Amino acid sequence: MTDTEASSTKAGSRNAGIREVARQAGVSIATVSRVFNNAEVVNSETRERIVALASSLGYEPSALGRNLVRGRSYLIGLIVPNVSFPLYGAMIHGIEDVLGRHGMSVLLASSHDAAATEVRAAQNILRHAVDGGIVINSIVGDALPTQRQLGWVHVTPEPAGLPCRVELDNEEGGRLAALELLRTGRQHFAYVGAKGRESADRERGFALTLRKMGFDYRRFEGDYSEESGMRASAELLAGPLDGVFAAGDLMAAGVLRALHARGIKIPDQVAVVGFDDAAIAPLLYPRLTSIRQPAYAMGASAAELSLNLMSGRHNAPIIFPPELVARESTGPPQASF
Amino acid sequence: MTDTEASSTKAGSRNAGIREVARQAGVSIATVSRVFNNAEVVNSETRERIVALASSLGYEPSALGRNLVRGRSYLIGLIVPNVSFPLYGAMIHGIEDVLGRHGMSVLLASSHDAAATEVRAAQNILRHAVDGGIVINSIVGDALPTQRQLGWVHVTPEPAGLPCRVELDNEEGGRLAALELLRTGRQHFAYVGAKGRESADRERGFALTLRKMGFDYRRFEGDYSEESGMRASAELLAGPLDGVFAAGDLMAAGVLRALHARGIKIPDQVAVVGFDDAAIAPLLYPRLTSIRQPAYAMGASAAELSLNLMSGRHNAPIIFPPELVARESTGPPQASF
DNA sequence: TTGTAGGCGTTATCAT
DNA sequence: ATGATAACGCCTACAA
Repeated sequence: MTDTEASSTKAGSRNAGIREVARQAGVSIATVSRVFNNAEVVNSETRERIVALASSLGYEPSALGRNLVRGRSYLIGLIVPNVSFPLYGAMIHGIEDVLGRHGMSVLLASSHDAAATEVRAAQNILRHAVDGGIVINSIVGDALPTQRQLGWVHVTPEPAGLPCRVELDNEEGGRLAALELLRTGRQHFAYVGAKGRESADRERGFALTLRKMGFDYRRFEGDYSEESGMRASAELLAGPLDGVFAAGDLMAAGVLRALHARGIKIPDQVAVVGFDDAAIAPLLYPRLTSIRQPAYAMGASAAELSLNLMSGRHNAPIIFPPELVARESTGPPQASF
Repeated sequence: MTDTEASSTKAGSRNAGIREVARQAGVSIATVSRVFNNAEVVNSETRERIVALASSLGYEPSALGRNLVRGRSYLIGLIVPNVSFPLYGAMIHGIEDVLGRHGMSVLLASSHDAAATEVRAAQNILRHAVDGGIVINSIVGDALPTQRQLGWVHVTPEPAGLPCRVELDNEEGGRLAALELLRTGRQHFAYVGAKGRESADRERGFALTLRKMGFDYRRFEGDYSEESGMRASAELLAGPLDGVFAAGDLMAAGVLRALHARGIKIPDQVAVVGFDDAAIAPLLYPRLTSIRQPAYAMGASAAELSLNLMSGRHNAPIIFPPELVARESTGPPQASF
C-alpha cells in the first residue's frame, strides 16, 4: 500500500486534504486553514482561488482533525426514556433548535426507563467526547457517570438535589385542574394518581385548592396506564362523583372509557381533566381537557443550561408553569359540523 | 495561561492523557495504547499496573484522538421528519439497538417535513464526519447532500429509484384491510386516502382485493389529518356505507368521531380500519383496528443496511409486510369489565 | 513483550 | 497577508 502516493494522486479514494489544496494553490496550509476560519483576514484574490480549488477538489475541513485540535466535539449527549412519547418529542425539538443555533448537534440514546440501560446510554455518549449532556427523567440521577468537567443537565422533578435542572411546577398543575373542575360547578371530586413525586406534587396542588373552597376528594393510585384509569373509574363510581383529575392523559383515557362503558355522559354527569396534554388528548372521545407542559420551552431551556455549563457559567434550576387546555371533557362540546 | 504547566501538573483541570499515564507507569505510550486496544498482547502484569494507574488518574482514551487516527467517527446520522410521531419512535428504537450493538451512535436531526430543513439537517450531520446516514421519509430523496463515499439509507416508499432502501409493502396493507372488512360481512365500502404514493399503493391493494370479490368502493382524498377524516365521513354518508378503510390512524379517528356525532354504531353499522397502528389506535373509541407497520424491524434493517454500506457491501431494497391488528372497530367489543 | 517514530488533518502562535 | 511549525491525543507498523 503506497499510501502517500495514493492520497496525493488518486483523487476520490480519499478526499483531498488541506495539504493537497495548499500545494495546488501554491500557498501554505495555514492560508488554506484561514480561508475556512477567518476568511476576512486573507487576501480576497487568493481566497477566491482557494475556495474555487477546494470546491473543485471536493475539499472541506475534516471535523475529526478540527475537533482534535480544538478539544471539542460539538456534540451534546441526550438521554431520553422513550423517543416515542410525544412530550419528549417536543422537548427534543426545543433542544435541537437551540443547539443547532449554536452549531452543536444531538447525540441520542434511549434509557427505556431502566437504570442499567440509562447508565449504558451515558457511557456510550461519554465515549464520544461530548461537550455536554442532557437527561430527561433520569432514574439514577446524580449517579450518572461523567468525565472531565462535564455536567449533566436534568429535566426532571426529582431528586430535588440535582444542581442543574429544568422542571415543571406540578403543584400549580394540580391547582389549575381543581380550578377548572370548580369552574364547571363540580362537587364530588376524585384524584387518580400514581407513585412518585410528580404525582404527589400534582395532588398537593389539587388538594390545597379544593380544601380552600371547602371540598374534599377521594383518591385512587394507578400507574399511568389506561388500564389503571379504568380500574379507578370502577372503584370511584361506588360513591358520588362528578369531577375527576387524572395525573396522566393515558389514565384519563381509561377513565373516559370506563365511564362510557357505563353509559355515563361526559361532561354532563362527570368532568375529566388529564395531565401532559399529550397528542392523544384532543383525539379522545370526548376531547380531553388537560394540563399542558410547555415541553418545547423546557427542552430549549435545558439546552441553554447545557450551553452555559460548557462555558463555565452555572444557572439556578428553572421551573416552568403548566397551562390549562380546556376541551370537551369539562365543558360543552365544541361546535362540530 | 501557562497551559503546559497546568496540563502536566494540576490534575483535574484537564484529565491525564496517554503520555502522563505512560510516564507514571514507566512505559511507552505505545504500551498504554495497546492496553486499551489489543489488551491480550501486553504482559498481564504491566497491563494490570497500567489499568490501575489509568483508572486512578481518571484516564480513558480520547475519542477525539482515536477518531482522527482511525478516520472514523462511529456516528450515524439520522434524519427524522418528526421525533414525536410514535411510528418513528419505534424505528429509532430499532436503529439504536442495532447500531449500539456495533459500537455506533445516533446523531439526530429533524427535518420537520420541510425540504430546506432536511437539507440543512443533512449538512449539519455531514459536518460531524459521520460514517453513515439514515433518512426516514425523505422529501428531497437522492438530492440529499453527501460527501466522501457516504451513502444515505432511505426508509421510504418513494422515489423507487433510491438504491439503498427499506420500505413497507403498502399494497399488501390495503389487501389486509379489505380482507378484514370482507370477513366481517361488509358490502358498501369507502377508501379515505391522501396524496402521494403511499396512499396510492394502499388503495391499489384495497381495490384489487375488493374487485376480485365483485365489490366496488367510493373514495375520498384527505390529508392524513383528523379533520379530513371527519369531512370524509360527512361526504361518504350521503350514500350507503358499512366499511371504511382510512390510509392513516388520524384520519380514521376523524371518521370515528364523525360517525359517532351522527349516532352511528361502530362496528355494528359501520366498520373502520386505520393504518400504521400508531399509539392512538388502541385508545380511540371504539378501539381501532389498524394495519401495523413493523417499525422496529424496519429501523433495525435500515441500521444494518447502513452498517453494510460502510463496509462497502451493498444490499437490495428490503420490503416489509404489514400486519393486521384487529380491535373493536371491526369486530365485537372486547370484554371490558 | 515492548519501544521508536511517523502520521492522522487541523488550528494557532510566532515570525516574516 | 502569509509561511513555518508546534501542538492536539492517539494508533500502528517496524524495529528491537
